[in-house]
Amino acid sequence: MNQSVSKATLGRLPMYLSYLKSIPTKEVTNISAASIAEALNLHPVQVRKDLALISEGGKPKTGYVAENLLRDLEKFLGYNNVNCAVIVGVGHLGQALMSYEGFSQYGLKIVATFDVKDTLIDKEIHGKKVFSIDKIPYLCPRLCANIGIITVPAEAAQSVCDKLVEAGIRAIWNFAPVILNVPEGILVQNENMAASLAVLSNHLSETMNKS
Amino acid sequence: MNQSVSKATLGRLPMYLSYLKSIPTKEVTNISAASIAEALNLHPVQVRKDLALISEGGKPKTGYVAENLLRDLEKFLGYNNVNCAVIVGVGHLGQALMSYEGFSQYGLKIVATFDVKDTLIDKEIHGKKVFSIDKIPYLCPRLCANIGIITVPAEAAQSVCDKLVEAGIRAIWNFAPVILNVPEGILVQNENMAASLAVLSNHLSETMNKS
DNA sequence: TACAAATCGATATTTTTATATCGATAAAAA
DNA sequence: TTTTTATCGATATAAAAATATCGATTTGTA
Repeated sequence: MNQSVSKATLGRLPMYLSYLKSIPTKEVTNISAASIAEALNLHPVQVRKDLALISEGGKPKTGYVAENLLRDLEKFLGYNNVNCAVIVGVGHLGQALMSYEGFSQYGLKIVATFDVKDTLIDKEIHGKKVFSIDKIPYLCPRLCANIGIITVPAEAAQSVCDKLVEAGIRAIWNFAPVILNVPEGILVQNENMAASLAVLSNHLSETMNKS
Repeated sequence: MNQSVSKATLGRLPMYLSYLKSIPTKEVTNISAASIAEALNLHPVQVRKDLALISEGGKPKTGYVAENLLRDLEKFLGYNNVNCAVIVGVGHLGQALMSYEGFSQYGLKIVATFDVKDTLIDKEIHGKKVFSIDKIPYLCPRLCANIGIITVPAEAAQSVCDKLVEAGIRAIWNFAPVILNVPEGILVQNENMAASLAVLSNHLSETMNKS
C-alpha cells in the first residue's frame, strides 16, 4: 500500500472521506465499494482500485469496515498534521484565500502573506500581515512554511516560484495560469480557475449555438 | 475547427491567451508553437495540436500570426460574452468567491447568492444580497443565470444541483467534494480544493518520510 | 454440509491523453 | 534559381487512466 498514488486517485480520496464522514458509522459498520460508487457517481471498480492503494482491503460479501476505511483515509491524507503555508500575491484572489477559514479543516495554516505593492506591505489584511516579497528567504524557513500559494499575475509566477523553492518550500499551490518550472522533488499543484471558467464558458457557447 | 475539444486542452487554452496578452503584439507579430511551449513549459507538439483545434493554423517557417491567434482564443473562450452566475452556499468559500472581483475579466458576473441559513437570508454580503434557496426556481430564470456555483457542504450538493438544473442552469461549477449527477447536456466542472490539498499534503508527507 | 449470493482483487481491454517521428512547405540565403 | 532552415500538420507510438471481465472467497441459508 501507498506507493505512487496517481493524481486522479488522490483527487477522489477526499470524496471517499467526506462521504464516509457523512454516514452514521454507528449504524453502518460495513460498506461496499459498490455502494460508495453509487453514492459518489463513480465506477465500482475505480473505487476498489483506489481504496486498495490506501487501505487494508475489504472482505468479500461484507465489503470494507467503514471505521477502518475512515481511519486509513484520514491517515493517508494527513489532514491531522498541520502544514504551514504562505500566500504570495495579495490581490483579489489572494485576499479571498486569506479570508477563507475552511483551510484549517484540511490541516492548512496560512502563516504569512507577501506582495510587492508598497500600499499593501506592512498593512494587516484579514488579520494577516503582508510582508515584502524580499522577506521570503528570511521568513519562510523561520515560520517552517512548506507550502507556497501563488496568486500573482502569470508573468510574475515563475520568479515567485523560484524564490519560494529557494526558501525551502516543497509544495506549491499555483493559481496563476502558467506551468511552473521546478526542480526535482518539488510538487506543483495547479488550480486554474481560468481553465475551469473556460470549460464552463465553452459549454455554454456550444449549447447556445446548438439550440 | 472547434469540435469536441478535450478538457485537458480546454485547460491550456487560457494559458496561451494569457501568454499572448503578456507579449507586445506590436513587436512580435509572429510566434511559433515551439516558443509558446518554451514559455509555458509545455510540449511543442501539444501546443500545435491544441491550437489546430481553435485557430486558422500557422504557416511553416513563420509560425502563427500572434494577433489572429489571440483573437481566435478570445473568441473560442468567449470571455467577451458575459455569463450570469449564481452562488449557492454563502459559507466561507462562497463568501470568498463573492468577494473575488477577478471574475469579470473572464466574463463572469455573479447576479445572486442563495443560502438556507436564516441568519444570512436577506442580509447583504460583499454588496450582494443573500436569498433563500427556495427562491432559486423563481430568481434564476428571471436573472437569466446560466451558471450555478455550488459551495455548500458535500451532503447538500446534489439537491442544490437538482434545483439549479430545474431552474434552467446549464453549467455548474462545483466546489463540493462529490460527483454530481446531472441530465444530459448539463456541464459540471469540479473545482475540488480538498483534492488539491490532498495532493499537496500527500507530497509533503511522502518526502518527509524519505528524508 | 452443500449451495447461493455478494463482493473483493487481479488481470485484461478500452479509451483518453501525451509524446515522438517525419514528410511537406514557406521564407530566407546562397 | 537552388539550397537551407524553421516550422507546421499528419500519422504513429507510448503512457496513463478508466472500465470490463472473471475467478476466488466469505457469509448466510437450505
